[in-house]
Amino acid sequence: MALFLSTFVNKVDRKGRVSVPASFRSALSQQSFSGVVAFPSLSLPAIEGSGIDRFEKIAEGIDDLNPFSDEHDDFSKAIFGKAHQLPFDSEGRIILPELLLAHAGISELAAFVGQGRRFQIWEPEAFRAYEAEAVDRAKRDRSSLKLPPRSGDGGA
Amino acid sequence: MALFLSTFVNKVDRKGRVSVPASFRSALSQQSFSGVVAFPSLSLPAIEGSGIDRFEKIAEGIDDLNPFSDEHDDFSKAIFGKAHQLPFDSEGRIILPELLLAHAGISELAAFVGQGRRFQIWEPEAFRAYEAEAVDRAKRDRSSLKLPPRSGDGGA
DNA sequence: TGAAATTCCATTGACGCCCATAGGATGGCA
DNA sequence: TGCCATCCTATGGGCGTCAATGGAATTTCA
Repeated sequence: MALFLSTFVNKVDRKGRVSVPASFRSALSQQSFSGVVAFPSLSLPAIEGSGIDRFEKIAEGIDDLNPFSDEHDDFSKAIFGKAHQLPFDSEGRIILPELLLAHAGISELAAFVGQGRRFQIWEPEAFRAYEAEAVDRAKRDRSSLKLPPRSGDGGA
Repeated sequence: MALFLSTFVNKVDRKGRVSVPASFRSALSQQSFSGVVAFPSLSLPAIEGSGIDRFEKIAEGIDDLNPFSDEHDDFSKAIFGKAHQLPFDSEGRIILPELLLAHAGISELAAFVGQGRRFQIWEPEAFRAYEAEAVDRAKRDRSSLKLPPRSGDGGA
C-alpha cells in the first residue's frame, strides 16, 4: 500500500517539468494510472496529490453516501473539476499545469511533502513557514495525536 | 512482538552510515519495509525510530477519518513530512540524513536507545545527560511509572 | 509554418551493492 | 578446563547503477 513519507525539494525546469521523488513513484507504481492526480488544496497554498486509486475510492464513497445532495455537487466541483491527471514521462517527471503552479506560488522549486496516503506540493519557503506553525501547534496540543491505543507507545 | 531493548553506541562512518544494532534489526525483520522510519523528536534533541508498520497504521486512521480534509491534525503533518524511510544496506546499515543528524547533534557516534516498541537515536553524551535527569525524575515521582498488566514480567 | 508539447538522449553525482577486514562471542574438542 | 575453529557483527572502501536534471530532436496542433 502506498505511503508517502518525507519531504523532497526538486527543480522545476524551463518547461515546467518536475521529477516526482523516486520513493513516491514506487508508492504509486501499482496503480492503474501511471502518474499523479493533483488538485489545488481548498484551504492552503499547496497542491494536493495522490494516486488515482484513492480518487476512485473517494468517488465511489461519495456516490454511495448521497449521490444527489448539494454537498456532493459542491464537492465534486471543488475537487474533481479542478483535479488533473498528470502522467509520468519516461524519466518519472510530471508537468504541473499553470493553474496549480499559480495556486501554490511555485516557480523554480517544488517541495513534495509526504502526508501518509497522499502528499502535497509546496513552494519550499511557504512550506517551511507553514510547517513551523504546524509543529508549534502540535507541541502545544498533543491531544490531537491519533494512534491506535497501545500501552508504552506514546508520542514523540 | 519484538521489542527494542538496551542501548548500543555505533560509529557513523565517513559516508554517514551507521550500523543498526543486530537485535533491533531482528525486531524489524518482519515488517513490510526492510529498514527504519526515522523522524526528529518534537521535544528532544533525538531521532525517533520505528518500523514502517507503525506509520501505516497512523496513515490509515487519518485517511479513513476524513480523506479530503485539510484539517488533519498538525502532529501527523509535522511527522509525515519530516519522516524518512531509511533502507538497510546489505550489512544492516542506514544513512542518517543531514537534517536528522543536525537535530540530534550527531557527528561521530550514534547511540541507539531501546524504548520498547520504538527506539531513539542520540548523540551519546547528550543522552547520558538526559538519562541522568530522567532517572532523577523517576526517583522523585514513582507514581508516573505505569506498566500494562502482564504476567511473566518481573520488575527490576 | 511557428509555437508548444512530447519523446529521446546525455551528464553527473549520490546511493546501493559488493567485497574485505577485524574483533568479540560462541561452541566444539582435546 | 583451556585452546582452537567458526560465526557474526561492526566497520571501511571501491564501484556500478539509478535518480535528478538539462537539452536536443521529433511530433502535434493551431
